[in-house]
Amino acid sequence: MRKQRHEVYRNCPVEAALDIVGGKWKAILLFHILEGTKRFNELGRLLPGLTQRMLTTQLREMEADGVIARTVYPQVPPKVEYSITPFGRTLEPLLRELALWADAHVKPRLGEP
Amino acid sequence: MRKQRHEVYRNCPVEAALDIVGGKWKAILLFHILEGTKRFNELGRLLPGLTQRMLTTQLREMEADGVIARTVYPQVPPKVEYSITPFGRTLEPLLRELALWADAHVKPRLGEP
DNA sequence: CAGAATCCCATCTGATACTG
DNA sequence: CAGTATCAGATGGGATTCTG
Repeated sequence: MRKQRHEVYRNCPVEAALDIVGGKWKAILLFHILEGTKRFNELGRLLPGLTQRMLTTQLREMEADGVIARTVYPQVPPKVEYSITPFGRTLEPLLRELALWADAHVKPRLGEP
Repeated sequence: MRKQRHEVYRNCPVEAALDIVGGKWKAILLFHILEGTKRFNELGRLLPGLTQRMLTTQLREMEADGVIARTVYPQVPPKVEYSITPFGRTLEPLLRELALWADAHVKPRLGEP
């Protein structure tokens, strides 16, 4: 689903949107970050089953897409915070629609992790 | 992104939603089918660059997900029509939100194919 | 017309181990 | 704490050829 950053735009805009939200963990990560700034391991704890490697790459891609911001506090031990950007905020209606649909039509099995 | 039909539900519902809409061509195919029943090659003509193989697999998956219906007319030459199901219709608000966001925020490059 | 069958490679993801 | 590095397996998507 992810391509070289500009192949994305060569196709239709809808595809670019899915590219931003469609990653394996991106939507769920965004839900959490939309609620408030989160630290790296905090996100990790929220998503059991998500490896550090995946967490890193998904966050990095979203940062590159400009939907989240990464703030490093130069201290020991290190502290890094991830927050939503104004651009990321524009995804809120879409994400809400996504959650609405999911809750209404997929629910049968489990609640949100 | 696609897994064994029940691994999907083991995770969160949002993931299942993305699984239905997130395929490379699914969203765009759904937009077209939502507008009205379409034949196989008709869809193919609407999406230049989409191979028959991809068209087939994406349609089959969406059929399995219950969002579209496949109707075969037993005649020569064959005629197969794809239409939206009531369940598929429930995706309309989400798809609309998707298109809205995409048009508003990705537009810079190209119009919809 | 509407596909099925193969082949094949580029990613994506996951598991594991190591580090400033 | 917040990553990086490496490796291996699974998946996705495309090209091509064949057919009822």
